[in-house]
Amino acid sequence: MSKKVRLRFAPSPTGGLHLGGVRTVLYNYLFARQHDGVFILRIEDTDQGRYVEGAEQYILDSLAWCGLEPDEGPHKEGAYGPYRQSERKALGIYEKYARQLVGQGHAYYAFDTPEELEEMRTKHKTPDNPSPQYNHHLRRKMKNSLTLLPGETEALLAAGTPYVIRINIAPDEEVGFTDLIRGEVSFSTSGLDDKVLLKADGMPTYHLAVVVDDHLMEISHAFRGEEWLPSAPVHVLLWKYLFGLDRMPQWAHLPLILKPDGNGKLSKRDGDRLGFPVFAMNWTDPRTGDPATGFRETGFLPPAFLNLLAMLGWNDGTNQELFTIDELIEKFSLDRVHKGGAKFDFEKAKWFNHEWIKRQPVSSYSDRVRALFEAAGISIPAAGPDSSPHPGTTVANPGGDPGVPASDPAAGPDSSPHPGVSASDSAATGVSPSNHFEQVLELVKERCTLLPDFVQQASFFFVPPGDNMDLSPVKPKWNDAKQLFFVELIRQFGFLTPWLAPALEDEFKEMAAAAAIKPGDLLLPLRIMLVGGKFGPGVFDIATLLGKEETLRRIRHALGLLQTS
RNA sequence: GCCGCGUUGGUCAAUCGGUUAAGACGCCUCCCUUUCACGGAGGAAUGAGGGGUUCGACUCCCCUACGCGGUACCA
Repeated sequence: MSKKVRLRFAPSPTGGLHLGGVRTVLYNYLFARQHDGVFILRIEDTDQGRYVEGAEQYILDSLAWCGLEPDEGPHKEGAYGPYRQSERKALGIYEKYARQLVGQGHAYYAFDTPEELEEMRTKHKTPDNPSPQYNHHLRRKMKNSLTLLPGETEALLAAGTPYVIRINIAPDEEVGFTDLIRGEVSFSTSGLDDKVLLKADGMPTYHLAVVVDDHLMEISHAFRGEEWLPSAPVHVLLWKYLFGLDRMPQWAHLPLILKPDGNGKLSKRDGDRLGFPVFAMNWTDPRTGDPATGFRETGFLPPAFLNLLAMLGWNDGTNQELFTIDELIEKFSLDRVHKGGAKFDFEKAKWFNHEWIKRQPVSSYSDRVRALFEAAGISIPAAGPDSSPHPGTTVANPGGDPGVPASDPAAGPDSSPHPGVSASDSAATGVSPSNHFEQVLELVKERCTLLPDFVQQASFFFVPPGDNMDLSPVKPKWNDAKQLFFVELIRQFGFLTPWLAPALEDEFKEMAAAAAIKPGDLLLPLRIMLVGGKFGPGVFDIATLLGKEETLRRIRHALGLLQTS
């Protein structure tokens, strides 16, 4: 019997979407796509105390940014809704099953107050048993429908006494199942406690909700973090009592993502401490005002983010590390997912992004980079490749939001290798009004790891170094011969057409030879005149994109500075 | 404490009884480049410990150690 493949990601809306959460989504998504299945988003908002306003929308937005959009969910109702557990509770869905369990003798009413529970725990606590459980042994001492006299339970219920429904776990049974990643796992019911299934406020706990909803939504495969493994036997039991083991989804408990130093689960705190993002996008807790930076705002590309996440606990057995989402869909397999947790390494994460910046067409992220420039107060002129671009005038940009709406298509990268600067190419296609900007990005992208690096690497194209250029490497060796050379260079370059790198270089070298100066002694000064410092791509490529007018203007300006000082 | 799951270089990791134990990140050296980067070549660095099983264990079994997770009317 092979049922339709249906998977779900079931977060609770309590905060930002963690790296590990995104990876869980990714594995769900890959598996669903691979099997022509359906990927569902279910919001597990059963804990009213921890509910955070805006968190659900944030999760939706994060998934959209990643390109991992669910086929069904609160935003996109399917045939299995509603998709929020609070709404499902209102329909009486969970209560019905809880009562059924009571009727079957697999669950019971418990009237213990929180204080009584606390008292029980402190009273029975011993060094050997630091956390006494409400189990087959202790429940006999508590106030529940198993210990109450006949009729008392009904009376309490009728009186409206607050109660919970607990699962009735019988001791000394083995409960096992086959985990898709770990193989056979089994537990003794003696170690289990009588978990609350239905809370006093009528909400189900995770334990009840997850099996009821997985059943009702016909989930075929359930992936979740390893922290759920200890409670899996409770879920298996519930499946057995309610719907039958043959209908239970196949479980896969994913390894944890660990902090880079020391041990333990990676937390937002670690990101703050070590200086890297842990959430998909920026997130500010509305209650505490506590901010957290996201991968998006740090300057990651969605395909890079997905790629690095995929490799945290999975590989295809070859040396390949760079995968498009389509390749991942094709090659992903649960049996190659690690059992052990993986420490998160931000350096490696950056490497992935660098690779993706290099191989994605710049047009896929130029909008985001443009917004970053704007946020830095640099407006990007829309200029054709052949007109000489005007240096941007610095414009104040109050409240510029670097977190731009990123619409990177999750599509794979352009497989054809992009040539470097090819003015003719983009001029010919002429589809974009911002060819010049994209040519600039193309020229500097190999030295950019994160999107904001583009601002640092390319702002000189739009803001002339002016009086801020660092002439210190040049000044000590400056002389009349060099001064003369550049004066002449301005003159000769003025005649040059077309204005292209190879021609510029030829002319430059010819003149250097004529002046009997080593080109090397002239190249660095020229670079600093144009760029303002010792960095950047090839100097003639820079001049090409700067355009003749601007190039000559910058040389002239620098000459003035050198003379007067 | 108890239960469960893990453990190959600093990190991600390949190996599914026989290899000089891959590859990548990071680090170091050199080359390319009259800047930075990219690229290329090379280097240092690994099977937690102890018992078995076997002709032969990183690989299978057991024990120990260590780590993590769980032990809530949180998920």
